[in-house]
Amino acid sequence: MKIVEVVPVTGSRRGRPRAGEREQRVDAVLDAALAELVAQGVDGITMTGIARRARASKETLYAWFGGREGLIGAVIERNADRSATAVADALEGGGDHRATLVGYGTGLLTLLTSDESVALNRAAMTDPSLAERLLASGRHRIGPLVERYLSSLHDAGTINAPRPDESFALLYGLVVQDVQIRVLLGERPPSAVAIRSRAGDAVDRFLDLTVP
Amino acid sequence: MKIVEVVPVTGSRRGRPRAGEREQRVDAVLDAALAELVAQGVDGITMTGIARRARASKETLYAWFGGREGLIGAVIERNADRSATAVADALEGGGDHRATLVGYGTGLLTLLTSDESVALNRAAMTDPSLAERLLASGRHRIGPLVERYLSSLHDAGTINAPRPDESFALLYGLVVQDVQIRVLLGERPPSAVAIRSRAGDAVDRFLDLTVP
DNA sequence: TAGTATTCGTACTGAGTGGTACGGTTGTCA
DNA sequence: TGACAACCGTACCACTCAGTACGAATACTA
Repeated sequence: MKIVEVVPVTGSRRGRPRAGEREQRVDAVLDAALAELVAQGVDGITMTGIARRARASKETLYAWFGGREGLIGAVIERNADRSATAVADALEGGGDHRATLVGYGTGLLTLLTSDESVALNRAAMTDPSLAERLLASGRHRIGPLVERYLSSLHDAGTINAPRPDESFALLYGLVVQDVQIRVLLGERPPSAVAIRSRAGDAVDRFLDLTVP
Repeated sequence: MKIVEVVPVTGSRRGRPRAGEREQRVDAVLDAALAELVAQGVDGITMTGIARRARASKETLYAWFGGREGLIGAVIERNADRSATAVADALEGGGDHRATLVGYGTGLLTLLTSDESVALNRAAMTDPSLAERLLASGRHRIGPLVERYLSSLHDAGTINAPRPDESFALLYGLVVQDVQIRVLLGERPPSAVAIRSRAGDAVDRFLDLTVP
């Protein structure tokens, strides 16, 4: 929600940009595209609308991103980057393993039910190449991080996870259940309290099923 | 896949229909719409294309379904009906409870990863009113069936499921994990063998977590 | 058999959108 | 300071598609 009201950091202006201004403007355009996506849905967004919200011209959008698909793809990639670093941070906290896992689960559910993630996943489902980018830059990058952590718990004798990929899938299923798909279909996302409670239950069950 | 090649049962023809012919033709149109949806995706389908495949005229489609949304909605509803009866049948088999649950899980995964279900879910995600119909005619009708079954197992002392809705969600998460969302994003669905094995594992874990 | 209801096939309209073109504006750089 | 690069704003084109219209064809019905 926080991005919807973002206005370009540097006021839009004709003429050659000041040095270093470009990156900020690219980011502002991506913010605008994401905000349009959240507000209108993938069918509702138009290049004109994004340009207007970003106070940029359509021609600039085409010059920077090649077209509609390139622009949405860039939004996906940027958000995947943010998610990946968030997960990496959560796992490298280095505290009690249950707390770490609950923190991860909470973050996962919060992310998956956020307006932005929902909008991007919906968009990706209408376009195979976007979907591939979403999987490649998201799940396929974040999964291994978690698997590595589970593997370290296994090596330390904390849990029994001889196949980290399967254990990751198990944890994911216990945490997410059918929440993501329901939110994607329009149900209201669970509250922060409900998410934390659900993550706690899920981790308890996970640890129950993987006692060494 | 079986529906893709379906041709209207009664050859299309101008003029007033024969008695009782209408229902078959409506079904043929719904088959055509679903086939187009599977083949082209929700963005690719057009009323013209559906009419051509069904050998019907656009005007007939508008007369019968009111428009694009009504037509897709009708497809969703028909498929939900079929799914609901399939689930009901699986649960009323009346054998060993583990086998019944594995049968349900297998059917669920097979359904959720089928071309038709994937196409309909993708379509629903682009349109709130379609999504609502999908949830109402699908999940919200099928969930209670399973919950009732779990409740009967609880009453019989077979499992410990004081809150059937939570137990249903748990079973769902264990069975489906992230398979549905990945298939929705374009990954290849698991094989029948993999599905059965996954359902077996999931039910074992479920029973493990719900010992009385 | 005449009349009517239902459907096909084709053509048409109107709206919306992706993408392109271009003149005007404003920083940057030599 | 003058040439140039990057960008805005607007207009424009080509295209697609939902929805409508209408005549022709065919089968029920009286």
